[in-house]
Amino acid sequence: MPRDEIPPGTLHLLILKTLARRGELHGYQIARTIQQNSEDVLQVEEGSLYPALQRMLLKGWVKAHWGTTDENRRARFYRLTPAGRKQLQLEQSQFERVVRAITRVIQTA
Amino acid sequence: MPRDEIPPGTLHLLILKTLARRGELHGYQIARTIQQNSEDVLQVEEGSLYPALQRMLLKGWVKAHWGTTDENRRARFYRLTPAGRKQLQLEQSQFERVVRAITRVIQTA
DNA sequence: TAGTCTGACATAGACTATCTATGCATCGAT
DNA sequence: ATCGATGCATAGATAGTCTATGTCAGACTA
Repeated sequence: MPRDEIPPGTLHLLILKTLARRGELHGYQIARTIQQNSEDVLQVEEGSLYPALQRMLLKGWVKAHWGTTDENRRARFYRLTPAGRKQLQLEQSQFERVVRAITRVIQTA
Repeated sequence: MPRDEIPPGTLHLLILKTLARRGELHGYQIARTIQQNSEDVLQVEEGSLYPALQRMLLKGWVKAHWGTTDENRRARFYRLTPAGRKQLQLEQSQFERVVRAITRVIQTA
């Protein structure tokens, strides 16, 4: 029951932000980058990552093209669209707003 | 899509914390207290609240008894059990841990 | 050259927990 | 007499995560 990590709704935000900072990345890189930046607290499962990327493609927040990695492997590279940037700002401010609200409830003595 | 408020998984925490501070409350009071303490950012829908309280009863985190309110209305009053207190600590530290992690990802320049 | 590990993508199904909508009932005030 | 606020409750829709599984290819090792 203790919904282990990555609260539903925040994965998009994490991906958007990672792409915004790093430019163009493929799926596997995105997952590992998030994991590293969170100091191994957040583990992005592949079964969550790829569906999320599909959703984001459909929404037009990211674009993708096939290419090859440094190690000569085939991979799909993603980058933000302008709509994705807008969405990032929206989701980030929503996240902060909600976290502040929850924190108020928790800390109100 | 923009999952409006109250991220899945945090409602229990909000309820537990509210009961821990206020002692004994009925459902409606819990909802309004959370809403007020969050400065109207978090809106606890009744369709979320009552199922959540049911779950918490089953888990043994709260106990309930029927009574009457100040305004002479029938209502069900809830209070924390010791197990509920433990759960509160657990969920609160998990929440803080995850939020810190997400914040790291978001803020990593 | 066979076998294993890791990188990389993808989907199906289970599960959890929220929201919407609806219903019922009572009290107090207009 | 009606209406708004109080108060509880459930059914169904929805969304998004996780688990499990499968595929394929390059790289390293025995």
